Amino acid sequence: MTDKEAEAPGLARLAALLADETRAACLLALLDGRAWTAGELARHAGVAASTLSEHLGKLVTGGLLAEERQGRHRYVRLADDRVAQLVEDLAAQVAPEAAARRPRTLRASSAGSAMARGRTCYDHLAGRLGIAVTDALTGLGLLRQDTGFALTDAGLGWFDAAGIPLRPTGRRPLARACLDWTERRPHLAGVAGAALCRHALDTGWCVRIGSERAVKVTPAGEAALSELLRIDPLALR
Amino acid sequence: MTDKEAEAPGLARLAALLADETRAACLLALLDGRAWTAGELARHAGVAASTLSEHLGKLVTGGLLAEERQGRHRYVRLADDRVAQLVEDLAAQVAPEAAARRPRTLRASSAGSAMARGRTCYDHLAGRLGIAVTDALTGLGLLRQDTGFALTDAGLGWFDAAGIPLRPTGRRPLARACLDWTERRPHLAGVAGAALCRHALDTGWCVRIGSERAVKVTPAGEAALSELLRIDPLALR
DNA sequence: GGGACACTTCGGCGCCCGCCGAACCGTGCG
DNA sequence: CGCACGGTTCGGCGGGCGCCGAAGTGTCCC
Repeated sequence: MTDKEAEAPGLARLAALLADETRAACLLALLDGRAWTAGELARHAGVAASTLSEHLGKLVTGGLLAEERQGRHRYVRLADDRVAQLVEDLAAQVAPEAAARRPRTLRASSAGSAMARGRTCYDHLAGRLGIAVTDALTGLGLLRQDTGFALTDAGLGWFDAAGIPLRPTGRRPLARACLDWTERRPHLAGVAGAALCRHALDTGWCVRIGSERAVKVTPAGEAALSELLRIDPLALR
Repeated sequence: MTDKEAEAPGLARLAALLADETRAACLLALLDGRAWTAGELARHAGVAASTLSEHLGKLVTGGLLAEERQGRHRYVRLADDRVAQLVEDLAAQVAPEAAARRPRTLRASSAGSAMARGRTCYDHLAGRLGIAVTDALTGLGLLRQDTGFALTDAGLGWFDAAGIPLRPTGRRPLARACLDWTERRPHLAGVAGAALCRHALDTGWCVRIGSERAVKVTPAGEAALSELLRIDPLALR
């Protein structure tokens, strides 16, 4: 009771940080897991540099962003994966109504469909690619979704055999479900999701398209995913 | 990209609903999973009835609350478990700073410590009781946390043997980790967490203290938890 | 029917906050 | 050295929103 009372102001203050459209646009952009400069974000959000500077100040002091100053640039990124998860969760909560509002005819727009095919979500794979990988892991008995969301012992072996080390960190879970907000289905996040995504980018299974979050599977990636996870290459196109 | 752009206003609007201290207090109060009347919430939050009426209107049209009108009363409750999860997540995110701000000497205050011992979190057990149950399930190999968060086959058998049916619903996960914001550790939520909590209250393993979220383990509950999960009764006091 | 009660609507007040442009500061480059 | 450029600070403007009290609506109970 006393605890609960004390939580309300904090919760409101945290939510207030997210309750501005400009700041929300920044956080969503930063979901790509990379560091952006203040100027890039200002152009992205369509506001004056001075305005965005104030927003960044609030987000940083609020603990949502971490900053790194290099020369005359100010780079910001999401403070940690907890913040990323929070933004993802909120975005997923909003998705149903957003999807209903979205005109059907635009579903095939090129930029949108590239994002729908495959993208990164902070530091793991999302979109149809992310779903396909998650489904494949589940189908092969490497990941269990029927009783929660966790790798199996066979799953641990698969990561080991594939040469993808899973280093457990402080309290980030090894496997976690992240609700994809175009596919409306859970996909693999957590330490394993991040390691798999990093491996996929490092070994050239997929490459980033431009400077956006969208990713494309390479021929080498199709072969690897087909061999290791029995994923039909056609399902990714 | 186009999707992301469209998400920002929605995310901001959702966050704005949570960004008011009065509304936050209401949502936290409603985490007990029960329906409150408008008047109760107004007194709880310390604002005029007219003010709270407007807040309820926003929360209902925003989809966070469901309402039920009975006679001259307006009952509201959280719309669904997704909303409850969202509020829990936000509260957990805020907890670290709130805990740091909290004076040490008050830790043993009676109301607070009753809440810390055991409480319900929307529809599952939390507090030290929730942690103890989760730890016991894990220690007995019924719940796996090392590779994610999921029941094991033995765990499914345990629920069955204990006479606690697990009815899988639409897309709510069977087991989910909910981060406790007094204990700072994950405890069992999801379908299994809710079923266990309901069973505990139905069979008298624990009872609610007053009209708050705090719960107390009964002697019968101590015996049952000791027998079924090898929980030391002393750990719950 | 009348009165108490729960809730809602409305008008008005005051505050907060996001926005911009202009001035300012520091870095990097020619 | 000096200019260009990224970022910050400040003043001022405008809109939005939470709050209240008073008046209104509907329900229950005597």
